Amino acid sequence: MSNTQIEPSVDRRAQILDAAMICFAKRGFHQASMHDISAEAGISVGLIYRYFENKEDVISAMADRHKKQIHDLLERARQAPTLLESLEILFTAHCCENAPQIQSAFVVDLYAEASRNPRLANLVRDILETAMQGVTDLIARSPEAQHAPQNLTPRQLAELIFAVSRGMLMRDILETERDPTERRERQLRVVRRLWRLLFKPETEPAYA
Amino acid sequence: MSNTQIEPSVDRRAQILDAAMICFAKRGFHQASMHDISAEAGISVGLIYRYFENKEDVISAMADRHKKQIHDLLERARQAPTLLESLEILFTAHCCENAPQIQSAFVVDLYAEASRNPRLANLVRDILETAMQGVTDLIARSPEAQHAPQNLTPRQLAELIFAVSRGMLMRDILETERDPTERRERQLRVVRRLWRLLFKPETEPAYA
Amino acid sequence: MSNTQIEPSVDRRAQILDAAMICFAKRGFHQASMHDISAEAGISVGLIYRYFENKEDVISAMADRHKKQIHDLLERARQAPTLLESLEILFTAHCCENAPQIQSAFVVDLYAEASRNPRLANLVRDILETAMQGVTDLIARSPEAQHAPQNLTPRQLAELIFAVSRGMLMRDILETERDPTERRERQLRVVRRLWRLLFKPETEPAYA
Amino acid sequence: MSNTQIEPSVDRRAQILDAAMICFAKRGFHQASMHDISAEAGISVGLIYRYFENKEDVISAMADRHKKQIHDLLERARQAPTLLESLEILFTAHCCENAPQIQSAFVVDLYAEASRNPRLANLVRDILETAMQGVTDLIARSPEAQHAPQNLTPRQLAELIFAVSRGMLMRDILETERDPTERRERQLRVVRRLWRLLFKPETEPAYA
DNA sequence: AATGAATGAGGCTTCATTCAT
DNA sequence: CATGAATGAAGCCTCATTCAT
Repeated sequence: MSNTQIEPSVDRRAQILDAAMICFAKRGFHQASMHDISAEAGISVGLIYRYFENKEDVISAMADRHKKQIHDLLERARQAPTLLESLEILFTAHCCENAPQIQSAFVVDLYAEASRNPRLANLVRDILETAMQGVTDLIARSPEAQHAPQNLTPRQLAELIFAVSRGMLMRDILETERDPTERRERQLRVVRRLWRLLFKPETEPAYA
Repeated sequence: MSNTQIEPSVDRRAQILDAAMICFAKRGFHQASMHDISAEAGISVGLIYRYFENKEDVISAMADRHKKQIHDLLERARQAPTLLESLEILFTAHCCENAPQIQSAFVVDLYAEASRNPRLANLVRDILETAMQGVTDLIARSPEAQHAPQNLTPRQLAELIFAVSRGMLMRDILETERDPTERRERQLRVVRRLWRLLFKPETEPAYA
Repeated sequence: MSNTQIEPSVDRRAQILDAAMICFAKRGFHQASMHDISAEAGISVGLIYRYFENKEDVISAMADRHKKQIHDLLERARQAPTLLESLEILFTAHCCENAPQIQSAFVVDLYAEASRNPRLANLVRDILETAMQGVTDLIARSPEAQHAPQNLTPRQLAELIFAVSRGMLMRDILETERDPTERRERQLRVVRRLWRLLFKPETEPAYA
Repeated sequence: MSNTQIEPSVDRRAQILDAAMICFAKRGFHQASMHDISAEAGISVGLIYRYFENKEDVISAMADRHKKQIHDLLERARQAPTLLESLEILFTAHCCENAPQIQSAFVVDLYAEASRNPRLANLVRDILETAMQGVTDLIARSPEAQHAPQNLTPRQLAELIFAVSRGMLMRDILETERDPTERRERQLRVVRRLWRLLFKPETEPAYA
């Protein structure tokens, strides 16, 4: 009757989601079989169904977990002293925690799937909207962004920043051979310059 | 037996690819069945196998065709008088031809699939590299880009531009409800400002 | 383009239904697997799904076919010169055509399934109602039934007759060991007396 | 540890059988899962296996209990002053105890299952034989049945009576919508007339 | 005695692919 | 060239049963 009776299931869910993440990233949502997932998790197929209603539910749950991770990340980003540091926190996150381009493949698959599954589309839209609003607020509150170039609004700046980030994430998928860290580093060099361009127009010249 | 039959296979292939594009966009590569495609094309299932070895071959062929379309587009872009006009041509292309976000779903699926299928990854990488090099050249040759902000190289500028474009394409997927034309217009307003920021640093102030 | 292109599928359907009847009678609707049916029919599992949407559809189709058989039977019964002969035709039918108690098990299963599947219940109710109305009419038109005992209406007489018939059908299920023909004969001796009792009250005495 | 625990298994068994009866009637033997039964009984799945070897054993036990109930019923029927009253007791029994057509569905399922499960067939045959013999004896001893019409023997009369009863029970299954009590009443009106016809041939005319 | 997590075989169904016509 | 009937492997999911706690 203590909450240790509830926790195991939480762990099981997490364990299954971890396995599913690996399988989905490796083969895609629909190519990964429930058997693949169970094998990856080291459990039987049937057990998955004690914790998830069906395959779609696993996908949704993973999107849900993704949402929470994004939420936490946003919280951490909010506590950075400057806007640029916040952005740095936000956009270096996914290269560290899990495998590097596993996340990329997963996210792209998530969007692909969302284009056909309205329920999932809502979830992803919700995640994105939360994150976007968070960054929009960060920008609006930041002194660096008071004189944004081209009269871009905080929201537009956020859209731009997210678009670049998503776009680079898609790019990752094609760069399987190179060293992921180095690749990320190169990407960061570019986006950092964009951020500076957007938020510190005066510091642009040669000594960048 | 007339010479109009010399290359019916070209038309058939195109017809099948058109149908496949619709099906793939609607349901995804693996969710779309060969029967779906044959029905959409108004032919029998078996006939598809006269023109394509198997399902994967259809996907590859579609990527191939995509490559040619991109190639043509690049050619057209190259003939624009200014860099900004070239970019405009490049990034307004996909909203016209077919349905608006059909293309988006297809491209995202293409990347998702590429993350597991090395052959496809090569193809997509090849497409991207060609387009990217084309734009890099455009930038390098363009007088507007001689004093790029933040010391960004032409290649880096191209990467940035493509990333934004891909990122917005992913965004499209989530915006199923709104008017596609209006959505595109809003996106264009933002990217145009970015381009101006990148290539006309002097024209940034309030009177933009 | 001739109707020979339609017929094969009719045959296939019949072939599958024949196999299904055997399997269902042997193991019951839910215990008979689609594989059992395909094996009995000598075809592959997948082929069943070209002719039936799913398992339930096979059951419905069988009920449908049963309905048609009953219909034909009723037609034949209508042409008999006397009421008693009509009844004889009606209630000796199922022991002849196919295997003897296969039919019994199937019908009992059909009712059992109907108790949970409203769609099927409607179908069976429809079959029963048609048959019942047919017999009610036969009785109403028959001179023998003008002075029915106990003031039983034609409809009530029909209900009674059908009830006995169904009840004996259930009984069949338990009598697997004995000779089916002999069993039927014994049943017939009893029901014939009932019929005479109902329709020829005067002829009851010792010389029956 | 008190002596009230000496036979908790009897109660448990009854509790499980009650739950099983509800589930079996609602979904059928094979469609009702052990989990359904445990949920209906408010216990865990595993516990069922403490009291029954397996699912088939539950079915057998239920048939066994059914047998005892029939036995008791027969005892009560035997004590009625007249044959017709005995019959009335026998054939109004199942409409009272539990839900009305729950019993019907269960019995029909029982026969359906018996057609494939010889052990169960024996059990059901045994039940039926006991009841049938009981009624045969009642008839043989009854003064009303000394001059049975059509020279029907007591055994044949019993068969007829049971057949009608079983047949009406099957009919019940299709009549889910109407008021059960009213339906039973209508059925009784018909069978009562049959009984009178069989046992009081003289009282048949208009003043019935 | 009681629980319910865990197993894994097996059922229904789909679908890429083949091939006789 | 074209059809679509046919195959059978494979996927999702359920469920009777077991067993550690």
